[in-house]
Amino acid sequence: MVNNKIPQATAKRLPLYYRFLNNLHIQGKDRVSSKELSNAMKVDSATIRRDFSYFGALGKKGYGYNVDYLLGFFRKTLDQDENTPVALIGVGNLGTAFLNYNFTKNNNTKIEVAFDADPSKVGKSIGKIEVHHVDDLEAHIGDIQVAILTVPVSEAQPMTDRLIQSGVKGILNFTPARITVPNDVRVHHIDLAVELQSLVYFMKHYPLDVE
Amino acid sequence: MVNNKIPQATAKRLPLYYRFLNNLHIQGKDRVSSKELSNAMKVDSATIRRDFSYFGALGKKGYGYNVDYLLGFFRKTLDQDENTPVALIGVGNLGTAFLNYNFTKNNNTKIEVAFDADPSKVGKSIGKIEVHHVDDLEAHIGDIQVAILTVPVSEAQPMTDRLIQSGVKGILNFTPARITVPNDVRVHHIDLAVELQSLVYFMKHYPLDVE
DNA sequence: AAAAAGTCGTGAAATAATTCACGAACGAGT
DNA sequence: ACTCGTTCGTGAATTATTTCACGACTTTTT
Ligand SMILES: NC(=O)c1ccc[n+]([C@@H]2O[C@H](COP(=O)([O-])OP(=O)(O)OC[C@H]3O[C@@H](n4cnc5c(N)ncnc54)[C@H](O)[C@@H]3O)[C@@H](O)[C@H]2O)c1
Ligand SMILES: NC(=O)c1ccc[n+]([C@@H]2O[C@H](COP(=O)([O-])OP(=O)(O)OC[C@H]3O[C@@H](n4cnc5c(N)ncnc54)[C@H](O)[C@@H]3O)[C@@H](O)[C@H]2O)c1
Repeated sequence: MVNNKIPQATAKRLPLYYRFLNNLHIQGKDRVSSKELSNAMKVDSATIRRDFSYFGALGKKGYGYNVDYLLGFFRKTLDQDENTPVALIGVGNLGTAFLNYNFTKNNNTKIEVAFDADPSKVGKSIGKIEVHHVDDLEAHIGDIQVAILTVPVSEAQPMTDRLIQSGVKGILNFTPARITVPNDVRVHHIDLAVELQSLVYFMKHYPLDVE
Repeated sequence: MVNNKIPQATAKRLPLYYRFLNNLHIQGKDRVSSKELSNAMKVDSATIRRDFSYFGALGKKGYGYNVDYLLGFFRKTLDQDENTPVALIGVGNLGTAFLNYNFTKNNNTKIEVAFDADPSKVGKSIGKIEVHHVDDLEAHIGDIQVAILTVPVSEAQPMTDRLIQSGVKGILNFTPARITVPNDVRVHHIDLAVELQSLVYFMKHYPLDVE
């Protein structure tokens, strides 16, 4: 279960590899080289080979990788067979978009339940997911361990504390707040305003640069 | 203009620093230490000092940093005085959320124009931004250089090519497609499905880990 | 006025990640 | 069966980033 041999940079690329291999599989391709993968995913081919090599020798020299074998391997590694339920907190602009989309393509994660504080949203269903009042969080969250946080920034820390109280161990945080959590809880921040500004900064200050 | 002395990792944190300093300024705080910044932004204090030091000696030993001075400095560095117009392509779930939000808080970026291929969306205004038909892209995009791409994955590459034809130099790409661009165009991928899966992977395989 | 406490800026060390480059192995063609 | 071209896996080099740790200087306290 503990797998600290895999560099974090590699771990972040695994879902990308998985999705791309799945697409190749659907297209009926049975063989692929690190060079082809590199062109398609914009990751250096040596990096791809190095990443794969942490899991052992998955390819054949002079041939490349067998798509089905590799896909099966990553399916197990990423636990794609067991589903991971997710809770969404804050059914506003972003939350609604996520509910409608719901990450179901090539994916083992699914939003199972949503919460909002606004009575006019409670009781509705969006993308087949029912919206509960956030006061009933504890009653409906069950043992879900993953939460997507799309509440106003002022609610971010209080809601985080409550989620952790309910047993949540991972939060995908879209608010600009840098939330504080115990160190057995993992938070990934996706700060869209920062991403946009940072793109602009790079455009102005790193002309002709490579990605 | 060219500023290749600044490490990329540092550059990515600059907008975060700017926003946080702006909040301190609004709160009327006039002094801050790297330690306080570290607690609030969850970035190691030595990293913060190192980041700042690329721009010169901005602080005072034994005192910390003057909030207004630092803020003014970052405002210039991040060109916060000049506005950067942005085009949004694809007014679906995500695109609508972005239009409603529109990045206007503490921010010099603003979506000025939106495009969609669906006639039922064209002509409407969302968050005060008018939606044009994508066929009229060239007529309405003007000299906007930054685009947010929220179209279906199959449209990602064709739309990218067309945007570049129109002079776009930076794309914030929310589609799962790894788009191909000339090397004077910068692309930042935000792959939400990958982010969610990667969070789950880290939760399962790196227990008790630090962020 | 002197001592104590605080904090920056940074050289150097440590850690992390990427990239080069090549030997070994394999497949395909003749 | 042999040769040629391909592609992996990886040691070593390189590059990037973070972190330690301390001297220098400022502010605060007594
Ligand atoms: N929409 C964007 O494009 C965008 C971009 C960058 C950052 N963000 C950030 O993402 C977050 C959500 O943005 P949004 O545009 O969806 O906001 P929004 O205001 O549209 O949605 C927030 C929702 O949370 C609900 N809510 C409020 N308090 C709550 C609570 N205690 N518990 C549960 N629900 C609660 C509100 O009723 C509302 O439905 C914000 O923090 C925002 O800063 C959004
Ligand atoms: N919504 C999410 O939560 C989510 C999560 C992960 C990834 N994504 C990705 O983001 C992208 C957008 O997602 P969405 O949920 O907003 O999709 P969507 O289908 O709701 O929106 C896509 C919009 O693009 C428009 N469109 C189609 N072709 C176009 C063209 N050529 N030019 C301009 N507009 C065009 C459609 O009319 C539609 O309004 C997709 O690629 C999706 O895979 C979305």
